[in-house]
Formats: sequence, C-alpha cells, structure tokens
Amino acid sequence: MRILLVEDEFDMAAALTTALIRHDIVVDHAPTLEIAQEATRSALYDAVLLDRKLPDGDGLSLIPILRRERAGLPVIVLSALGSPEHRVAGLDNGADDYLAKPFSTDELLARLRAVMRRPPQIGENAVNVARLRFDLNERQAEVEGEPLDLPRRELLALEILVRRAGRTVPRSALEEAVYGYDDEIASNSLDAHISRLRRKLSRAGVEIHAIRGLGYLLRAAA
Amino acid sequence: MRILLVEDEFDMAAALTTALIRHDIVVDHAPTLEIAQEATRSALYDAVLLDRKLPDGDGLSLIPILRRERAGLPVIVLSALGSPEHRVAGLDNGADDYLAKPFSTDELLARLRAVMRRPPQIGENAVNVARLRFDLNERQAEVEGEPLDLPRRELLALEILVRRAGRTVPRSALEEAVYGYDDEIASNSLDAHISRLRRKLSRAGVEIHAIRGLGYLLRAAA
DNA sequence: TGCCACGCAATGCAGCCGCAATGTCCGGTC
DNA sequence: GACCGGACATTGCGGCTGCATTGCGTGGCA
Repeated sequence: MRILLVEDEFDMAAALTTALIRHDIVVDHAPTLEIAQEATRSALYDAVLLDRKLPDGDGLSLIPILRRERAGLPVIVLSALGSPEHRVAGLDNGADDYLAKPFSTDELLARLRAVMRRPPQIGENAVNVARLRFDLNERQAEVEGEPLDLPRRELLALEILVRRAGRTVPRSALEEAVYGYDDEIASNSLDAHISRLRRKLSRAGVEIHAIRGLGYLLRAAA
Repeated sequence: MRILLVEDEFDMAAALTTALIRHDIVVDHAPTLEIAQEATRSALYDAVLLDRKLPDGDGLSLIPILRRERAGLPVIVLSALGSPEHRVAGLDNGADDYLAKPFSTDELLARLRAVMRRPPQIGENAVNVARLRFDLNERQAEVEGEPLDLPRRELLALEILVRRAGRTVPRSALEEAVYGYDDEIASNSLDAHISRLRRKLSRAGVEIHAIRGLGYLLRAAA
C-alpha cells in the first residue's frame, strides 16, 4: 500500500510517516500542491492524505484536479480547520473523508482502511473541459453532472471536438466523422449542427471557435 | 434518495428525520436491530445511518450482516461513543464512516454525499435505479419492494438496460440479449416490448429513453 | 380450452436533419 | 478607412425516418 502525504509542516509529516511506515504503508511526501500534482500524475498511489494550509494554496483545490485525472483515488483531508463548516467544505469538494487535527493515528489508519475498501474505479475514459465532461466509452456528454442528450450527428461532432480539445479540427475531419466517407454533404448542415451544439453547451463553460478556412476548435471559455 | 435510520431514541430520530426530509431524503425509521435487519432485506436503501446503543444490541453487529446481504450499501455510524477507540472499532467493523454525537446535520449530509459518491460495489448483485430494484442473481424486478412479474423477453430487456443504466444500450445488444444470436427479428417486436415495459415501470420513477438511431437508455426520471 | 406471451403489422407521431434564406463578421484590397 | 467578397452563424421549414402504441392472431402451456 502506497500513499501520498501532502503536508508542508516537517514535524507533522515526519511523525505521520513514521506511524504509517510502522504499518507497512509506503509514504511519499509532497510539501506543496505543485509537487503533489506532479506526483499523482506519475506515480501510483492507493490514497492521498491532504493537508489544507499549504504554501501554494488550499489543499482542497487539489481534489477536483485529482478527480479529473484519477477519478477513483481516495482522498482524506487532514486539517486543523475542524469546524463543521470546514468539514462540509472539504467533503463537498470531493474528499472521501475529513479528519480534524489532532487525531489519533489509529483512527487515521482505520479511516484509511475504510476508504480503501471501496472497489477500484476502472476503465473510466472521459475528457473534461470546463464544466463539460465527455465519457468516451459511453459516448455520453454531461454538463455539471447532468447528462446531456444529444442527437447522433451532434454527438459525433462533439466527440471529435472534445477528443482534440484545444486543437483545430479540420472541417474535412469533422465531415468525415459526422457523415462518414461516402455520405457527402451539399450544404452548410455541419455549421448548423455546430450552431445547435453551441446553444446546448451554453452552460458548459466551453466555446467552439470557428477557425476561418480551416475548421473548428473547442476549448474552455475565457 | 432513501435511507434507513436505525435509532431507538425517539427525539433524536424525529429531529434527524426532519432535517433529512428537508433535503429531499426519504427516511425510514427502525428503532431496533431486528426491525432494521428486516427493513434492509425487503426495501431499497441508498445508505444506512446506524446508532450503536440499541435495545437489542450494539448497532455494529448489524454491519457484517449488511455486508453479507447488501455488500455495497453505505453505512454511517452515529454514536455518542466517540473516543478514537470507538471510532476505530466502528470503522474496522465495516462502517464507511463514523460520526460522533453531537454532530451538525450539515456535516452528516456532507458525509452522506461523500459516501454515496462511491461507485457501486462490484460484488453487489442488485441494482437500484430510483424506486426500481433489479436483483441480478434472482433475475427479479421490484418496484418499491413489490415484486414485479415480467414475461421472459421483457425481463431480459430490462436486465440489460438496468445493468447499463444511465448508458445507451445499442439496439443490436438488446436484440442479441432478448432474442439470441440466431433468432432473428423481422419487425418492431423489440419496440413493443419496450413499450410494455414502460407501462409496467410507470411507478418506478425510471424512464426508458429511445436514442434515435442508436438504441435505448434507462435512467431515473428527471 | 382458456390464458398469456409474443410476433407482427398498421397507424400515428415526433424529432432529427438537410436545406436554404438571411444576417453577421472578418480579412483583404485599394 | 471604406468597400467587398467569402465564410460562418442562425433560424425556420418540411420531409422523412424511426419510434410508440395498440390490436390481432397464433402458439405454447397448464
């Protein structure tokens, strides 16, 4: 079992590490959000222990990023901010548990075990852009968690735009994806689909830019 | 969202129920372990709130039973026994969370949300969607605890829709599941089955969407 | 032999989507 | 900076495809 400890105070980190190692848990230590983000990208952890007051920001801000990149990774917040309001904020930001300092290491270990009992999340393959989420496996779009029902052609167009989000998708590639090779198009239907897509994505925080003479580009709104 | 509150003190139960109902959570109340066990057998809950000191024993003893019968059901222990030792005991007995009384209802709600975010347990043999429950082992559908007898083809269709609830099931997959590979279909019989299913599920709070050109999708009604 | 499941077909209907008309914006040229 | 052309945006319309619903008839099962 390998966990990432995100904690800037050296004493605290050292004490926790010692306690965890004693229970055969491998601990990696990240003193800042930036390092933590880097670490979760490269290495494979079973859980994250997250402090809130960090040099480069509130630890909570890390959780949505983790959820996006490593959806199933359990996160337990460890913080001196222990009021009910703080706890609610932590949990509603996506933490799996919230433990106020000071706590007993036994309880921490028990909560770690509890959170690790969850079955691993597998096979998720989704792209997030702003408040838009596109599940590539299920071919399903969501805006703020609400499923967005799209007709076939619009769905196909959105899929390829999202797969290449931030990059220009040539018009020819879009036509091919939406209509297929054979089914040729003799009007501005594609533009019409894009237009309807834009309206339906108005609350998603993304914008579909037309790149004149080339194609379209989807990205998070400014 | 429907939860079971296992609590013997009337005042406590009433206060909690009021608070939860205010957040659109349906609460069933069980004052003893025996009643609680009975309730979880028949009905469909999204979570259990469990007191410890109950007339017929320690609430913790219920957890292993629940884990056996309803593996993925989240359990949050609510107890006046709040020492770290008590917490560890609760969590290591299988509870997903442990909240010491007194607590803020906001925190309870946040912890409920946190615990409900978990993906459904893999070993779980039943799927709940709104008021519909489908037991995958018994191949039995229930609406609000009432068994729903379905003819074979409708049952097969419902099974695959429920297994992939919230996701589009291609028409071809449905045909294959309902009719088998060889048994080809030369009409809109499948549509007819879906239509009859819809009528029978009218009180289940689910809807079966047709995804034009692709297939069908079952999910909780808006 | 009565009942139920289910395939089948007819009818009705909704929504997708192609199309075109009109409006708007952008870039290039002088 | 004014003008112009072309590309994109938006919207309404209508046709057509594919789904919804229902009734009927048959065949299987008790």
